[in-house]
Amino acid sequence: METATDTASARFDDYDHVRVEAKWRRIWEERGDYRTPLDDPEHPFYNLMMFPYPSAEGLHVGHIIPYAGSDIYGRWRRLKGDTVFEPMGFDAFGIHSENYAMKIGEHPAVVMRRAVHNFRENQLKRIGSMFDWDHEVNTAEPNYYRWTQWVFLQLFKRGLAVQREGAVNWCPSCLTVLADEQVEQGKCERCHTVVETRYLRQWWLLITRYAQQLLDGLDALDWSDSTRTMQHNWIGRSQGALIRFDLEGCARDNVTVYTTRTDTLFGATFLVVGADHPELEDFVPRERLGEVNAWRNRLRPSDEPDFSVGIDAGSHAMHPLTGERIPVWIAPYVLGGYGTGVIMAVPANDERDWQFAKAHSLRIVAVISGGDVSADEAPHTREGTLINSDGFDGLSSAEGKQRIIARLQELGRGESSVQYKLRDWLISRQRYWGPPIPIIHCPVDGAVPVPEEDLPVLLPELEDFRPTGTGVSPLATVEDWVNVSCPQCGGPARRETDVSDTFLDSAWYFLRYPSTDFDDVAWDEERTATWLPVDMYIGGNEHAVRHLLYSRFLMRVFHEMGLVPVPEPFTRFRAHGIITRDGRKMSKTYGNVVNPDEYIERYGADTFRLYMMYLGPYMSGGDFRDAGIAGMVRFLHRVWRLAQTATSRDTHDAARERRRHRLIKRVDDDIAELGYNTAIAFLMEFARDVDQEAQRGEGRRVDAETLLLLLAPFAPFITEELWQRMGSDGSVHAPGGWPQYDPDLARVQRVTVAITVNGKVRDQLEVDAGTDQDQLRRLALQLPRIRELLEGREPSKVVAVVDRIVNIVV
RNA sequence: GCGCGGAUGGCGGAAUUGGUAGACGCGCGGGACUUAGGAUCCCGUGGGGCGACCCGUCCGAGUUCGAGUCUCGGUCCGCGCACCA
Repeated sequence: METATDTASARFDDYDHVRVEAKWRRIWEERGDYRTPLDDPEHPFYNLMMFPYPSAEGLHVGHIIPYAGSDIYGRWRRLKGDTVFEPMGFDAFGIHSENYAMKIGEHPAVVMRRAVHNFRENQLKRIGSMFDWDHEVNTAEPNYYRWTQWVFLQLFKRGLAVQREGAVNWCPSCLTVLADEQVEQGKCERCHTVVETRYLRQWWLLITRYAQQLLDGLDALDWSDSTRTMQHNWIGRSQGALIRFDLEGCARDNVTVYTTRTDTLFGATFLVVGADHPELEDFVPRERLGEVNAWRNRLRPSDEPDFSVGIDAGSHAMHPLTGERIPVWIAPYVLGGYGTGVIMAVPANDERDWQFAKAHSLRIVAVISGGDVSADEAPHTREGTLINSDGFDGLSSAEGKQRIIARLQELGRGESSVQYKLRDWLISRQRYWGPPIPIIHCPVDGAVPVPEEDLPVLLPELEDFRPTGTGVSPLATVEDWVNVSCPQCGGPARRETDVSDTFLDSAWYFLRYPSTDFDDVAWDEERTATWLPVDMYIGGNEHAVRHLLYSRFLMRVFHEMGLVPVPEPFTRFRAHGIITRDGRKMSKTYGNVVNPDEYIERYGADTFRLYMMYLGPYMSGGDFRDAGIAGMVRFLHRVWRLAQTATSRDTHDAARERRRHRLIKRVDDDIAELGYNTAIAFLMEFARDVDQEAQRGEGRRVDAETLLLLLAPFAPFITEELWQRMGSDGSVHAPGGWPQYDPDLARVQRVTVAITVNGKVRDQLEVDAGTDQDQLRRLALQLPRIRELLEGREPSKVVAVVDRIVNIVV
């Protein structure tokens, strides 16, 4: 008797992934299978995956898994009949690349080109994704950043890009300013150095003007909840009141504070000005200026709040309702940049104010019943009933807020107000490796935009591109680049020497992909109308608030300008899970990076893709291990064998047709929800059955074909090869080739109903699906096993659920 | 501290959203074929008990005919935010 293997090897060669994958890579490229016809597609589908930053190390498994998952979705849409555009590119500018280039002593452009080549040729082209390389973008190439500069100019012309002085985050290690979003717990996200506050003149994009729109727009988006929540929190809308206090003993007459707890106004026993307040000196009596400034200069940057740090400003404020005279303090625990930069401190009801008051022996007055401020306990921060609030005692917090605001309004001393945590986007970077901000500073005309026809402002070749640390970009040293004539008056002028933040590059790249073949516009109107918004965007939640929020902001601006057809760029967004190794994020510093190249070489892209998708739910991520890859090898060997041995022409076997239709439905439903692991489980189950039938000589060709089509998005190479070997028409990936299922056939026909007595399973009953409750009850009570258990007792209740269960209660 | 997830066999994970817990795979055990096999194929596999059965989804209560799924309280883990007044 022959073994299956013998049989197989007698009839066809063994599965050789190297040959199969090389063959189809070549054919697809020659035929241009994945070159997207961008003009006039019938059902365009823009399938986008976040593009990588090309590092020297190459893509690791933590990158590849999300990419494979995105491609599976795209391939499925294509099989369903859409014209799928799946582009890829490189986010090649930025501090990270520059730091690496410095480390190895090469020019960032050289390092970048080498990395991009490696990414594209050795990695991305091997994983079996259907990227359309005719539309690659590279943000560090002049033909791209020219348009990044153009985008900046559009914002500038609308007054949304402004240069202004302000307190900024300065990283003393990276020697540049950082956006708020690049600071984590007071530290630089890149090098973990504690950031300092500096006062510099910088370029900002006024995203805060769109705070409400960006918040409201979230509701209509089909995005992962986690991502939406993060954006919601980051925008951080709060409802409160602005209250004016008159001042005494300093240069200012009055100050406005922002609070969400207007109900606690009567508990305000002092004011606190943020230590980084831009007009701090106006709060200080002249005779105390020296002392306060000395104190302020001694402040050290800190990543943790210290509520005891503060100084008495020496001036006083008048309580707007009681007229009481209360002291003004200065402390770093109050943020100069949020609200008005000054708060009314209510120590009895706020944790921070409480600690500060305790540290400086300031007065504490309880204004919400419940707490005990005389004892040395914690503050009473919850809402409740007002006390010690002349004329408002007994009101609830909610009512108190309204009534107190109303009173303040009558007195012209306050009004309700909305504030956002979101701040303007600081885009200046005092570094080399980025697009120069296209502005010329003229002593006569001020900041003048570079004329659009003069773009790009090329990044000059520079031997020494190291950051200077002086708050000025190294570009400032290139005299013949910096010195230009003013586009308006022709007089001598100087170029802006800061470059823009990498996140500006990536905030519009999805608009460029469909239009890479246009040299005269950033994006072509018609192409954009056809392809935008992006239908499906997949990426990591690490970009939930930066990249995704910036992109939404720019899109809204472009929409207002009539440059794009819709205000939101990404209709559907799904955050993939994070792949860890030994429980930690894959990173060079942990030394736990898994290189996909060797796996692809050893097992092939098909096996690897399948295995990665089978690790766990795509959207939750998981821990990478290769312990089970053998199972996937076996599965594909089985597919290889059955596709070439299942030759029965039968298409009518009722049971097997139902099984086939059910499979199509399950896989189809699962892919739609990115449930790849369960889809693969069904395919395995089906393959096992068909393989066993094939070994008995009963395998059906129609089953094999269905299996190949359903498997095609996951394992594009082997399915294409087998499709050809079976002599089926065209490509297994041909648009529209996805099999249809008949919902009636996909429905299960016979079901097993569990019979339980008092909730414990005692027997089973196989019946036609849809058998009604009465029938189920009757059948269940007749079962010998059940009658025996009942011993003649009358059930007090019999619950029957169609197709599921009968529960007999005694 | 606040917000959002999560906890299921030896392991990764399923479970039609309140209806037979453990699909599928790894591992393990047994068998077939073989000179041999860490190759391939088949069967078995939550724990306990000879058995009818009993116990099992982080812990503790509750709702329900019925709870992995819902409610309340707690423990642990992951992610995000973190002086935002």
